[in-house]
Amino acid sequence: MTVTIKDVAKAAGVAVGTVSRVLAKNKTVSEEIRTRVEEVIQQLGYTPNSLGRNLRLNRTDLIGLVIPDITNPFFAELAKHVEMMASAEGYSVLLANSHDDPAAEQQQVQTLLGRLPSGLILVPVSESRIGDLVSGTNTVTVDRPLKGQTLVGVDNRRGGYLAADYLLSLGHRRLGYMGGPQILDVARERYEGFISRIEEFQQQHPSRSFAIQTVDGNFDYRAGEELGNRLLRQQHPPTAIATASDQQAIGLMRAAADIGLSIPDDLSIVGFDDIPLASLVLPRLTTIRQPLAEIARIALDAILKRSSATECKLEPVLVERSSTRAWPA
Amino acid sequence: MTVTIKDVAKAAGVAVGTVSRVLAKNKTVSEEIRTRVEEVIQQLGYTPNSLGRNLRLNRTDLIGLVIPDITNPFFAELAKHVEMMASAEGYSVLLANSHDDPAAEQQQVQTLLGRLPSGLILVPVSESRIGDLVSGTNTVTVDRPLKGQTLVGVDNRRGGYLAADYLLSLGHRRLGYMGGPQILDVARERYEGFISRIEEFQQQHPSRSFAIQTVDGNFDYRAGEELGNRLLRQQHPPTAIATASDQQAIGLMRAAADIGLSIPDDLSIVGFDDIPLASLVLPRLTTIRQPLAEIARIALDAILKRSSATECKLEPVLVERSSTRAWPA
DNA sequence: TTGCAACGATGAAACGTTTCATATTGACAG
DNA sequence: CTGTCAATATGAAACGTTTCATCGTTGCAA
Repeated sequence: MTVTIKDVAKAAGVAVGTVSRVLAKNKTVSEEIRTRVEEVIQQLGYTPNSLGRNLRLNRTDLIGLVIPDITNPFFAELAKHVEMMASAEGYSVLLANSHDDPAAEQQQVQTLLGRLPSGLILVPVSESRIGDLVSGTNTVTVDRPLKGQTLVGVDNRRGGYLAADYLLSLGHRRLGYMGGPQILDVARERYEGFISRIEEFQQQHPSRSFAIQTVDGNFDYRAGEELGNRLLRQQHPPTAIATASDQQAIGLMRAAADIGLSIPDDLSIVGFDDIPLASLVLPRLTTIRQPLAEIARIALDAILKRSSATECKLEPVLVERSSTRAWPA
Repeated sequence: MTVTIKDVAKAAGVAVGTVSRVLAKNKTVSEEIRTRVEEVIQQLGYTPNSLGRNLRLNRTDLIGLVIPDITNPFFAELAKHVEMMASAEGYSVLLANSHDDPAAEQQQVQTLLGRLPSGLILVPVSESRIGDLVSGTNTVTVDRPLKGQTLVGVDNRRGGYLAADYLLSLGHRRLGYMGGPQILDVARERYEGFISRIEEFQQQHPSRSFAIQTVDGNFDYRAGEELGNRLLRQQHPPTAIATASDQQAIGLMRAAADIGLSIPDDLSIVGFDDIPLASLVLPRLTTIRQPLAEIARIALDAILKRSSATECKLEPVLVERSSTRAWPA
């Protein structure tokens, strides 16, 4: 039998409510009784039962986190930041994977909501149909939008723009773009940003000869390798490629190595996200960094109602490493 | 105001207990009332409050998972499997990172236990001093031991043994071993297994010339690269190296590439774990696979009291890929 | 008719808290 | 001595369930 607040009260010869007030560090309790109760607590090894507490207060101090796949370094990083910050504030994190499957997502969100978390941080599946499920709940969406929910993420257009701008400034004129799944707004926006800078450039320099090729597919390593082969195994391959994820970029590196292209001498690559592996791969990957810690921070603040932002687009930043190089004119 | 079971009861004109029995799909309720109640539930959009339920039943259907770092692919994979299996059984996962810091670990375990999870799955920090904290709770330890708690993991000695055996069988006679932090039993055991096969071999072939060099450090990419440089930049470097983690192995690959060694022609490498990246890196990494899905399964079974194993060492398996090659005599 | 199973439904207790309206006390001013 | 006030402690209610002992009906056998 575990010891309850009632036992403490009896043992200390006080009322239950008094013990509660002692625990709450409330001022209105005499020094004498406070120490007596604290002794008894120590003695009996009493530890408050959170279930009773939760019921009474109608709160759980839980934060639900639903992501496509914890195995994806990007989401793992997100989870890490969310967990760190949440636990620093006394919250715990309920983790669930949706495996990019709408049905699984719905299921996961449903059971997580059933646990009455203080809030839900969600990276929705592309064709997510859980809009009404989460409507009315304290939900924040990260990375991908969901109608009616507040979104925090990077400015993807800007990210794509930065990548194009950088490659152009290096003198590259035969460009490739490796996009993510085009159902995802994230993927489309990055692409649009990339293209917009290109068009801008072409208008400024109408005479320049210019080429651009595009492919798209999943965000993962394997897709990067496949799409890379498509881009590289042809007559006049690009001299520089921007990708929609670091994982793609790393896959692309392999494809290039297979063909015998050396990076950055024969091919410049710029990734997206800046996952930990990006700075460890050889050559170190130039990439568009998503400020994940900041994203997590803002998402959490929104959940905890410290901010009332309804949408928050953060500035991505170009991280120059050694997978890119100027292209001689 | 959210709708409670009382509201449903009133609206359906029945007792609260009856509604409860309808929800429990108990047999002892007449068809007529069952449908009536179900209609009302539908109508009011009633959804049972788990807090009340938790208190009454004294159970949470939560599983605590405390790991060093979700960002580590190995633990991410573990977390994924645990989460999948747990949620398939109606449990949710509470995630916490210890960052390999004993103090943080203690803190995390404490708050997680405070939430009264049905069980705790723990990868303890090396100098963990939380033995008494978890003693008496339903805890299972994965990968690393904790006195008095049931452990499930791979047979690390066997893993090391397999690696050595394989490299010897390929004809390598100048071997290197890259170990993990020697405070960790895991790391020591792998090393011992490796060495034991070597000694065995030397006794069988006392005449053969033979060399073996050892270094150790952290499990991560960076350590792999550094240690790799130590092993490779010398007079007579090994022709084959076994590592204590795939991350180390991948770091080692980079070090080798830097030096201009080609894998597997100049150097064979065998990793440990078989993280997803192992089969994606070029060349694909030969490695000692940990059956993580099985580990997760068994840990969960132990937590859910379906098994009463007090220790469970699983058989690692050698996965042959293309980072290893026979060495000409 | 009586008795008695069998079945369904009821009401209340219990789970462990927190909080709020009271009650008790002592001190102190009038 | 009375009245007031502040300071503390008390007891009970409430949070939303589940369960268990109880009760009321029926139907049926004796």
